[in-house]
Amino acid sequence: MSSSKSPVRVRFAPSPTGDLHVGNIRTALFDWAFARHTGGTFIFRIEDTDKERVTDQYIEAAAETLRWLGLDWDEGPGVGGEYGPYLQSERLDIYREWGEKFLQTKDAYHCYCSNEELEARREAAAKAHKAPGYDGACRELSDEMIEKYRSEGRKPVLRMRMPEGSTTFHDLIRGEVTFDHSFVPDFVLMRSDGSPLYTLAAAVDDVLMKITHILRGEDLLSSTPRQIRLYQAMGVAKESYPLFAHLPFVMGADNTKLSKRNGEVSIAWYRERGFLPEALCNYLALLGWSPGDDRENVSLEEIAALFEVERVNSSPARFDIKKLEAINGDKIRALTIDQFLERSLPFLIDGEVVSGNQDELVILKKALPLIQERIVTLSEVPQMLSFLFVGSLTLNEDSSKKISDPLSQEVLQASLTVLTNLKDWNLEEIEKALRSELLEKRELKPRLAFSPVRIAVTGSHISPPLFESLELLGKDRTIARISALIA
RNA sequence: GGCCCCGUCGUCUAGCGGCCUAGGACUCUGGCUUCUCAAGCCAGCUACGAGGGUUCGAAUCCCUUCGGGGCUACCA
Repeated sequence: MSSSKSPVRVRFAPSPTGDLHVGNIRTALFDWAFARHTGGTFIFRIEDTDKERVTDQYIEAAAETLRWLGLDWDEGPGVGGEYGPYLQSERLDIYREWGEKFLQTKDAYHCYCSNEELEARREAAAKAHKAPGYDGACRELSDEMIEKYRSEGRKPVLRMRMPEGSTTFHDLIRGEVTFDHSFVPDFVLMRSDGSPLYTLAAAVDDVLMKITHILRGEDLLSSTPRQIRLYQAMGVAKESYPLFAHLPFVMGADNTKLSKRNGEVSIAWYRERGFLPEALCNYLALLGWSPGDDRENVSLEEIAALFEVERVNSSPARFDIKKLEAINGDKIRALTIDQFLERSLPFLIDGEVVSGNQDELVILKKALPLIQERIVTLSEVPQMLSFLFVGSLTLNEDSSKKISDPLSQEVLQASLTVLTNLKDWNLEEIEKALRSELLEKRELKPRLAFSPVRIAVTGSHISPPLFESLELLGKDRTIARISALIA
């Protein structure tokens, strides 16, 4: 079916009216994976025809997010390409020319109806239970009428003429879909100020950029007949129309569109929170698609190798941060220590735990393995390791209380003595000393015995393994911290 | 309201007429392990929205119904 001889060209064309969100990225990922899987070209295009809402800042942020995720594009902002420019705001003349052409061929016409008039008629149609949408009032305007409207100072929009009949297309994910044109009213191509609307710009660009496959959100499903109408008016042969695949939605936990209310949407937020790009990609790939064979842990490369649009689900998926966290933990554990260090460092520096000097790096390389399997996101690294980099600790009320009882005090005193007398400060000696003193000699339960020491030295009852922590902290600081807490 | 899309464990999914007394993962519960927290291991809970067909046989095909979602802009 999709045996087009021409090489595959797919585009990711967001309208960056804010930071790229989870849904955008899932689409981008599938676009990218499809292009890479088929050996095709991945095009990044910016749909910024709505100048009010799209800013340069968001455009650059979108590019940065894609780069961070590893979704590299072959054509688009920053890399160029022979079908550019790739910012629609720089292609306005092209759309205007096509608009002119459609006007001449009578595929489109000027419409002078005002917003108020349109709204009134829409309401009336709704009341009469008739199909809503444009009623075609300006389809066949006489010269006098045009003259009259002009003299009233009306500025026309350019409206596409939808012929009678219906449009049927084969969606790669949903199969055959048909829309009767009686429910697809004549639609606006250009605003009265001459700027293009999405429908015009997207269709024109897809044709001009030789796009072969359009993978996009299912919210655009019902605009497909309009797009096809444009191809037709542009003189594209039917067998050369791009193929469509409408991706299912990514929704929030409450089954409504994902938004701030029911989960965090911005990719930037996940990045700041210490989620790994490979985890995000892996998780998002599992929303609406499955690698098969009960596989779930896949790299970007594997996604590209395995991805097939035909295997994409048609039903919407709920975004579940718990699963994302589980995957993120897996990905963190799969990191080498050098990678783990590299990824954690920004968080440690941001948290003002370290400044990044050589001495610190040496300690980190030893400390990081202790926490690698204990965290879910990189943002937990600073709090887990800060005790290694501060001079003295200030305990919170809760922790102080936990070590003020007689037994804890006794444990601290005994530990202090035995540790002070230690000749060699290494893991083996520390462990041996504490175990024999607290567990054997005093017959304490490990939990009771080590907890006070842990709190005294790391500041928290949750910490990396105790003996390793003491070794890394060093004898002086360990002893200072314990004695400081003996009443 | 109209048009369109969708409907398997709580969630993501496997399943494309017999391999399904429905598999995997996350979550949750219990256990093992254990210096805390994790990780790891084992076990358990829970699903084909409903009703009709077709068929020797249906989660898989058809119809109806119910439920959810999208579109219905000079947004995308």
